[in-house]
Amino acid sequence: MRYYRFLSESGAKKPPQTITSAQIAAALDIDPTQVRKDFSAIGLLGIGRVGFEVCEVCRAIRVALGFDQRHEAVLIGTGHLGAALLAYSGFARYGLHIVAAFDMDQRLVGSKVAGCTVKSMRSLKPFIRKHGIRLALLTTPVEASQKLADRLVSVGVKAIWNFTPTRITVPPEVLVRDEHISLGLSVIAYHLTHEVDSPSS
Amino acid sequence: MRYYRFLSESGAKKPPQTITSAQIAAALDIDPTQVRKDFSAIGLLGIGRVGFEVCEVCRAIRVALGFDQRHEAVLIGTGHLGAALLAYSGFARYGLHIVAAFDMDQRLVGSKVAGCTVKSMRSLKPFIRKHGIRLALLTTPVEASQKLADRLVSVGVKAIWNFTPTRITVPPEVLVRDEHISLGLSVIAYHLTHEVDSPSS
DNA sequence: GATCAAACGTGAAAAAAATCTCATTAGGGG
DNA sequence: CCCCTAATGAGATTTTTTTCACGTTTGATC
Ligand SMILES: NC(=O)c1ccc[n+]([C@@H]2O[C@H](COP(=O)([O-])OP(=O)(O)OC[C@H]3O[C@@H](n4cnc5c(N)ncnc54)[C@H](O)[C@@H]3O)[C@@H](O)[C@H]2O)c1
Ligand SMILES: NC(=O)c1ccc[n+]([C@@H]2O[C@H](COP(=O)([O-])OP(=O)(O)OC[C@H]3O[C@@H](n4cnc5c(N)ncnc54)[C@H](O)[C@@H]3O)[C@@H](O)[C@H]2O)c1
Repeated sequence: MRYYRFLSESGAKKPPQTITSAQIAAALDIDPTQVRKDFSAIGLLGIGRVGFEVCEVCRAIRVALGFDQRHEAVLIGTGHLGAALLAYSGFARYGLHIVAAFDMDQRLVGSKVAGCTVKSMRSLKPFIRKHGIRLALLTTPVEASQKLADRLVSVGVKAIWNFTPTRITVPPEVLVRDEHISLGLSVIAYHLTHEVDSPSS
Repeated sequence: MRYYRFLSESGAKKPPQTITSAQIAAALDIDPTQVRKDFSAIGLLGIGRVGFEVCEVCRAIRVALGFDQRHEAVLIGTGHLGAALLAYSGFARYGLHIVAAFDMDQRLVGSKVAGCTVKSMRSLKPFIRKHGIRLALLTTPVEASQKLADRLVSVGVKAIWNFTPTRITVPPEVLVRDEHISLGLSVIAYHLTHEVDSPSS
């Protein structure tokens, strides 16, 4: 949820230690009731007149979403996007740790990308087995996605974070999260083309 | 919309030229009625017994979403993520063309990233003015986001594609599209932590 | 050409989500 | 110590989204 980001960064600045649902709602421009509903859904109760305790809420969200646990992941396809993700340090705050990177390209194997040595695809299976990896990030060309997904699933991966613009099919117990950049692009393209028509509202 | 991606790639393989709403619905696992509703919303009418003409639908979506027009954009922050985006060739299919890249780092200025020469931040304003740029991609550190956004807006940018994990505030006529990677991460973390609890359903 | 079935469009119904209202509770001020 | 304001939690209400159901159209079949 977006609550977590807002609270953890606003809490870091000045510690009022307590925040009201109306404040959160105003900052994220949503309805205050919505905030309270969501919070109570994960068993959070505010206290009248003061609101919610920031730390408490953060912790509850961390627990509810699983950010408090360590999730180890592998990255397949150490290309441009893969390198960017490897270099990104913001994942740790959500409990995600990319512990290995793999690539088919033999020229890349052995090289260091963002402090992570790229491994050969041959070592993928034993690595996942050995470390009990349950999450994989897919940043390969689209052609390879489905094949790699099948391979990952067969080795026991339980979730795939798919940055490839293709829909991949997996058994129902495996989660695929598609990071579709084109969806955002749609919104932008629409705005840019129709912006002149309706400047107001 | 996700329709476009599916149709354009499925249409490329084998040209049945015509597709039924049920087929689309099955592939994207949504309700067939939803497909028809969405299509009719952009003035698309299928014909009984045959369904929809693939090319026709693609074209209508392109027009409706503005993919048929050329959108020129600048990229601010030629770091890891910025380089990946510059290298990505998939934007052209949606009408997006990144025509220039900017960075504060003087060591980067002048160098070529993915065939695009990195420009100095000083030249940002004149460039946008001169070329009438209306879209900017933000891939800078979070600290700089708001300031850059203000600057971009003041020069006439109408939409900002924000890859930064911060909420930025802009005048209402300007569109900000946040590409929040952490949202996807939430879903994954949740699945991984609760997967063992409910293996079925 | 008459019939049949597949797929469409549309309006109603159901479900889900967002919003509003209000009684309740807890601090702050007199 | 009592009242008053501010903020909560929960139920009611409204709005939006999704789904269902049915009449109509259109190509295929006989
Ligand atoms: N770069 C972006 O900004 C961006 C944006 C959106 C989507 N994407 C998608 O992300 C994917 C990767 O993009 P990229 O720019 O990093 O491409 P890239 O070509 O830079 O990287 C792809 C990497 O995958 C490796 N690879 C190819 N086949 C493989 C296989 N079978 N097994 C293992 N590794 C393999 C290649 O050696 C290469 O290193 C693409 O599908 C692209 O559509 C990228
Ligand atoms: N790398 C990822 O996969 C990833 C994922 C999600 C979000 N993000 C976000 O994207 C942003 C960039 O990530 P990155 O990995 O590319 O970082 P990076 O440090 O590699 O790149 C940032 C670039 O911005 C430039 N820059 C800094 N301040 C600037 C300014 N005021 N004006 C112009 N340029 C400036 C820097 O010189 C640098 O080249 C960060 O906010 C990060 O949180 C990155």
